Parts: sequence; structure tokens; C-alpha cells
Amino acid sequence: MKNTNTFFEKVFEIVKKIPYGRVTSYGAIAEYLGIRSSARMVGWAMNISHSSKKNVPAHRVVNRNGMLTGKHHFGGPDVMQQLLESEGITIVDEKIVDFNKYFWNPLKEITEV
DNA sequence: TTGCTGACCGACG
DNA sequence: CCGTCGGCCAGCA
Repeated sequence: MKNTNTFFEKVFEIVKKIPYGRVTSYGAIAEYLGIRSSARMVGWAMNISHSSKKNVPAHRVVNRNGMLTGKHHFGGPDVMQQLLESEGITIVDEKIVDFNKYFWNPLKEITEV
């Protein structure tokens, strides 16, 4: 049924698997898919994710620095931050505090395909 | 159909 | 330290 041939759908699967109060990075997802060089494709996947009817918690996906780079695409510059803070994550200067603590590594959590 | 762009990351000068 | 470029895939004009 889910012919996840396109890595976009793979990205959605991973992002949707992110537990509550956790975040991940584009690079981590890209690396999990085996396309570390194509981390920007992951960001593009997020772009269509908000356009799509799928409920993808793209707000839990940030860049390598833990910075909310794509917050502007959530329909508001503060929507992403509000969502993360709502999950118990502290945001300072558009950046996640203790990002390493909240970081959710798909490579570590999803060891099996 | 072709070409450009995109919410990134890492390397190089 | 900072600016620039390459890389990968898919959507859109």
C-alpha cells in the first residue's frame, strides 16, 4: 500500500515517528535515508508536507544547529516555536535549548527498516 | 520538455 | 571568521 519509493514519504514516516517532546534534524533524517548530501531535499519534503493533507510534525524538525529555520513556513513566524514550547521544549533566540537532550536520532531509534 | 529553486550540510579559500 | 559552492530529488512555470 504505501509504496514509499519516494524519499519524501520516507521522510514523512520518520518525522511522524518522532515522539512527543523530541526533535530531530534534517541531516539526521537525510543520513538515515542515506542521502546526507541531500539534506535540503528533506527540507523540501517538509515544504510539501504542510501543503499536503498529511499531519507531519515538521515543527519537530530543525537544522543541525537546533535552529528553527523553517518556522516561517508554518503559517506564522512563531507557530513553530509555540508548538515546541507546548511540548516542553525551551526556545531561545529561535534556537532549541539543550538541543542535544531533546534530539531524537532516527538512526538510533529506528535501527530496523 | 528544460531549467531553476528549495525549510540544509559540509568543505574550501 | 566569513563567504561561496557543490550535491541530491522533486515540483512548478
